[in-house]
Amino acid sequence: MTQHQPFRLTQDCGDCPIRHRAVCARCEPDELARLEEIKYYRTFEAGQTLIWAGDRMDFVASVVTGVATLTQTMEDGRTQMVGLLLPSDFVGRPGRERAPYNVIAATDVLMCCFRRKPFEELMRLTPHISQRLLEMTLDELDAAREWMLLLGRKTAREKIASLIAIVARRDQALRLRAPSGRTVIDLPLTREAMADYLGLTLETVSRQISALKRDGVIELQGMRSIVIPDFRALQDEAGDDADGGFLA
Amino acid sequence: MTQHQPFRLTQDCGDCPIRHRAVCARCEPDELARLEEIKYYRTFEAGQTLIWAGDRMDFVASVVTGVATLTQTMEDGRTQMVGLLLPSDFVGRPGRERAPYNVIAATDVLMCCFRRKPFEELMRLTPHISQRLLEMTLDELDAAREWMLLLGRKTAREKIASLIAIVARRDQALRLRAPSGRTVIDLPLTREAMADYLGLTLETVSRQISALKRDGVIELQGMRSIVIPDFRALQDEAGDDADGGFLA
DNA sequence: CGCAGAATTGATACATCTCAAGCTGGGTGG
DNA sequence: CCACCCAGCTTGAGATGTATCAATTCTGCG
Repeated sequence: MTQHQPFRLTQDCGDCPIRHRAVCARCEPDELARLEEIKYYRTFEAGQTLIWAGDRMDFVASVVTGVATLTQTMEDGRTQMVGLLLPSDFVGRPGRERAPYNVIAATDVLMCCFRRKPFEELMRLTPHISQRLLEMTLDELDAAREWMLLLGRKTAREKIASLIAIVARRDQALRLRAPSGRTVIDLPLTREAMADYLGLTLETVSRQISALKRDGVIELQGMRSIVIPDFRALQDEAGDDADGGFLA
Repeated sequence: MTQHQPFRLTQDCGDCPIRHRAVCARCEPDELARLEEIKYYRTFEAGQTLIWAGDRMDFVASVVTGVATLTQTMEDGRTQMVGLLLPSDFVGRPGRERAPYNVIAATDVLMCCFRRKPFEELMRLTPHISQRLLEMTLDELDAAREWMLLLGRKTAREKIASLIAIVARRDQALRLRAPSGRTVIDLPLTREAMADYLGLTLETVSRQISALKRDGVIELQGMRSIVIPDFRALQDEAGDDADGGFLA
C-alpha cells in the first residue's frame, strides 16, 4: 500500500505540496491566512468510502496525497467511475447539499478539508478562490469530455493506453516536467477499478495489459508500478492526437 | 427545419426567453444593462459549423434558440459528441484562447454573443456573472458524468431511452414543468448525430428506435418529433434511478 | 416526377463479455 | 521457516451485442 508521506497536521500552507495547483493556488498571503484558519486535515485508509452518494456533504476538500475515485452505480450493480481524484483535485460542490457520487479511497488519502458553510462564505469574500474553482471545474469538464470520447469510441487497447498516458501526464505535471522517454508511474488501481473507469470488464483489462506488455509498450514492476519505455509509443496506442495538448 | 421564432435583434434582455436560466440569470438590472451594452446577436443555419476545434475563440455566447452540438474527432474520423447545446447553454470558456471542440448547428441557431475580452472584464466586476457561470459549469460537469455512465455501462436500448428522456427533461425545464404522462418532444438530430452522441452506429440507433416503437415506449410523428405516452415507462427503459434526481 | 439524403432492414463478422479454471504473491499462523 | 490461504490476477472457451457491409425503402423538396 502507498504510504503517507510524513506530513505534520499543523502543516503551514506555504509548504503544502499542492499549494500551486489546488483551489487555493491564486490566494494572496492574507487570503491564505483566512483559509488556514478554517482548514483541518483528515486521513482515510485505502478502501474506505469517504462519502456515500446521497449523503449530506458538510465539507469540501482538496486531495493532498493519495488517490480517490468518484463512482456512480446503477441499481443492478453496474458501476462507472466518473472521476479520478489525484493530489490537488477538489471534492465537493459549494451550494450543493448532497453528494451525487461515491468517493472511495484507492490508496491512503490525506485531505485538506473545509466545512462547507464557512468555505462558501469565504468564497463570497475572496474572488481568487471562486476564480480558481471555476478554472478547475472547467478543466475537469474538459477531462470529462476527453473521457467521453474514450468511453464512446476507443477500443479496449486504446482505453488502457489512454488511462496509463493520462495518469503519467498528471503525475509529471505535479512534478512540473513533461513525460518524455522512459517514465515510471504508480497506478494504484485494481484491475476491477480500471475496468470501472474504462467501461470494460476486469478480464478484458487484464488481457489488454498483457498484450501491451507483450508488445513492449509497457513493462510491469510488481502489480502497481508501470514502466513506459517510450511515452510517444504509448500515446500512439492511445489514439490521441500527436500534438497531445497538455494544457496545465 | 426548425424555424426561428420571430425575435427582434434589438431584443430587450428583460423579454429574453432564456433570461432566467442563462449566464445572466442572476444579474441585477444595472448589471444586465452593462451586459446589454456589449451583447450582439448572430444567427447560424442548420448544418453550419459555428466554431472549428483549434480555432481562436474571440467570443463567448449563450444559445437563445435552436440546438447545437459539441463534437470531438479522432484522426481516423471516429467522432464523439461531448455536449448538446440547448437554449440557455453557454459556449466558450473565459480565459481560453482556442476552442477545443467543433460546435455545429443542428438546427438554425440564434446566439447571444459577447466579445471575449470585454466579457472577461465584466466578469471581474460583476460576481453574479462568474457565480452563475460556476454554477452552470458544475451542472454541465454533472451532466457529463451522467453521460459517462451511459457511454460506459448502458446497453444500446438504454442509451436511446436515456437520450430521449434527457431531452424531454431539458425541454420541459425551459417551460418550467416536469415531464409527466404524455409528452411530445422535438429531437432535431439525425440518426448519425444520435449515434455520435451515444457511442453507437447509426444502424444500431435505427434498430433500437424501431424496437422501442414496436414495444410502445415511444411513437414517432414524422422524422423529428417523438411522442412519449408514459414518461415513467421510458425512464424504466433508460435504467435510471426511479427517483430521477432532476435538479434544475 | 424524380432525385438525394436519411432511414430501415438483413446477413454476417468480430470485439468484448461471460463463465470457469488456474495462477501468483504477500501475509499469517502453526 | 514453511505451508497455507486468499484476494487479485491471468488465461481459456464459448456466448452475445454491436459493428460492418449491403440492399432497399422512405421522405422532403426542387
